[in-house]
Amino acid sequence: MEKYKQFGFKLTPQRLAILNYFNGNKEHPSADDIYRAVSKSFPTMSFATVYNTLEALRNKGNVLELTIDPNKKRYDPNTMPHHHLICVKCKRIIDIHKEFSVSVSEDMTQGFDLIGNHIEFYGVCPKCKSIALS
Amino acid sequence: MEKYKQFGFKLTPQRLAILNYFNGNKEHPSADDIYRAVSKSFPTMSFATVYNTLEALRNKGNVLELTIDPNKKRYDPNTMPHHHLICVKCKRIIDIHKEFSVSVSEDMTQGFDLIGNHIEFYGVCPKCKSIALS
DNA sequence: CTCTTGACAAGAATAATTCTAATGTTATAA
DNA sequence: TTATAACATTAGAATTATTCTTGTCAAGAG
Repeated sequence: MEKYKQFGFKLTPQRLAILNYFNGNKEHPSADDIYRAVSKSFPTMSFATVYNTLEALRNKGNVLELTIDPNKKRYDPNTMPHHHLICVKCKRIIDIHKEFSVSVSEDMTQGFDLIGNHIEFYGVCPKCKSIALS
Repeated sequence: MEKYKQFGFKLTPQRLAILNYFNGNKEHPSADDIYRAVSKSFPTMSFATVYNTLEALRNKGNVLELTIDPNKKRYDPNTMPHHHLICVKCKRIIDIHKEFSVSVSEDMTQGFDLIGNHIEFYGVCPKCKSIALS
């Protein structure tokens, strides 16, 4: 049976391992993080598979690509609308689950159709604060 | 006279050209955009100079590095606090000058010290809307 | 004039990501 | 059961943005 037709997504062991790694993950991992984690159980895992899977998941709307980190893309398996708080030192990202009303008047949007928004909060995490002291 | 000591920044012709290109620029250009534009008047311009100048300006707080575009960094010479509206199709970025009150409660910040925030609005620009119709 | 400092240019090096081509897997149709 | 079609996987090459290295240059200080 084409059991994956429901998803349009074949559930291979590699993909399951990636999904499993994502499940409940709040770390906003990079492709490299995912590659390294999943390589433990699948030593032949390749980056192509990681990126292919990420793109498939992204098309299905099951993962978000974050452009928060200047060096690399991060991925967020939590697709509920939420915002992020980023440590400017270690780049750790935590979720902010709260609705903000940030309406913009027509004359500011210059004819754009608005789709959504995302707030990035910047700060220093407890760990980096304590390092700064020493 | 070390006329640049005021800035800690030597005003060379190349840098002036970059600053000139930035002046009043609302396009949020990439390093490549800058390189191409300034190359017209300085054919020997190198990327090293572009990136060095950008880093110097960034350290002086005269330019912001935007991590909005997944493919490359964009630079914003407008350092007044403001937000951005991004066309999800062509990646054009326009400024949103408005203050929003987006306060977050202590229990959401997990011990982070908050520094600031930045809102990204997503939408479709008029040009891309009209292309979509055809 | 000479020395020091910082800037410039060219290209090499790096890092993240995407692409390519060959091979492997699986589910169904014959 | 076997062949086939469709899709996944892999390794590595290619690409792209950025950073680094090295040698050269120019301006100002002494």
